[in-house]
Amino acid sequence: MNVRTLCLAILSFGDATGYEIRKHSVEGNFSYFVDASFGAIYPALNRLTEDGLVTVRDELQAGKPARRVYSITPEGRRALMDALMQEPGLDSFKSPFLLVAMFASVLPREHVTRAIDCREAALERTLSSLSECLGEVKGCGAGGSEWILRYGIAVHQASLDHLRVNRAELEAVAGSRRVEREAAE
Amino acid sequence: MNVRTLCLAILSFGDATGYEIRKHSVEGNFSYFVDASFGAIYPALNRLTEDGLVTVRDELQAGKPARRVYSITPEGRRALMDALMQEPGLDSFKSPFLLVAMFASVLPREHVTRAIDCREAALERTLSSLSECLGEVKGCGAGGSEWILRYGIAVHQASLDHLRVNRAELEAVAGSRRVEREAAE
DNA sequence: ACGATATATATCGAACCGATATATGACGAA
DNA sequence: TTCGTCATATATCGGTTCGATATATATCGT
Repeated sequence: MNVRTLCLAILSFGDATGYEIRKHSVEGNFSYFVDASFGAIYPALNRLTEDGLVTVRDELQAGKPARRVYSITPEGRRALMDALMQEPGLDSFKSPFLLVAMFASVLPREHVTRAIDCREAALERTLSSLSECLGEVKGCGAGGSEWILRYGIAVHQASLDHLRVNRAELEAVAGSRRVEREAAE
Repeated sequence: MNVRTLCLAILSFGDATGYEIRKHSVEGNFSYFVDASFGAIYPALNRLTEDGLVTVRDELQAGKPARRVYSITPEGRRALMDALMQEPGLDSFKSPFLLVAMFASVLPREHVTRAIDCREAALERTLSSLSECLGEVKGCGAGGSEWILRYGIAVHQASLDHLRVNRAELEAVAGSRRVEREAAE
């Protein structure tokens, strides 16, 4: 999934600034399955503008920096549809927490516990945010958006449930190789 | 999570070639929560070698290309521990399938159905692979590895279950805006 | 002979990240 | 009053990573 397609997708719902596009990819309906940095969004928007898939207009606003508002063109809509008609590639998932969990036996127990706590909190925040988006989208005929939000809620809830039920086991593993290592040294 | 840390982590379990490191990140215990391309692994290994965190020896083998086998140094082990002692950052998750699902209403039903089928197949493959890894790891005292494999199985199973139970709804959404669009044109 | 697969190494240009910079304003704490 | 934080905004940089490609050797099937 490239950032050009993501920008087109977000703009297909309505005009937006680069900042707002980034915001959509961090909060809102898209947020749990996409991400893109400013460092990628602005160059992508520039390329899309050069290619005629997007137009941009400047808006001055008192008291704030000027806004550059991007709009998708009909050609941009066609390009988005083309991209969506490709066979979707594989999910990408990377988790620093799980790398830490894998090495729990050689890490201090407090560190592992803290990592688990952070993860629980992060999952709770995500679930809260997805539920909020679902509340706004429900009944608006936005079937696809509603479906992916329910999917996200189900998966993150399962993740949180498993973590809570099984955290004690991970904590029991934590530090279990410490004594051995110290004795060997 | 950067590729240097990932290489150190994989090498901490035993010496490996660049090819094998890539293989570990695509199959095996690590596979569902990490990924790295050859384009990233080889430069990372070179930097790790320059920095003294890893050593490399050449092995000739009849009938095959020569192997460059990398080993982690004691300094490399310390660097790995340091990295693991940092607070883990957020998960990264990107899903082209979910982008397609979000736009299901403007996509042909057959395309959406195919995308769902591919996703089911991919989830089944992942579950099968994780279960296999779990069978090999069980009882070996590799507590952290066992824990993350069980976590991965739980989450991917929940994902597959939800997909199977709710695919009909997504299929019902698919193409639902087609008639409207054609009428408007 | 060619393509696919496996074991291996390596690199390239394009894309992306994370950090940083800049601008304006509001608000709260020292 | 100043500073830090937060929010709305734009933009860019150097380093990292990706995806494609190339190379080498061997085996197998069409």
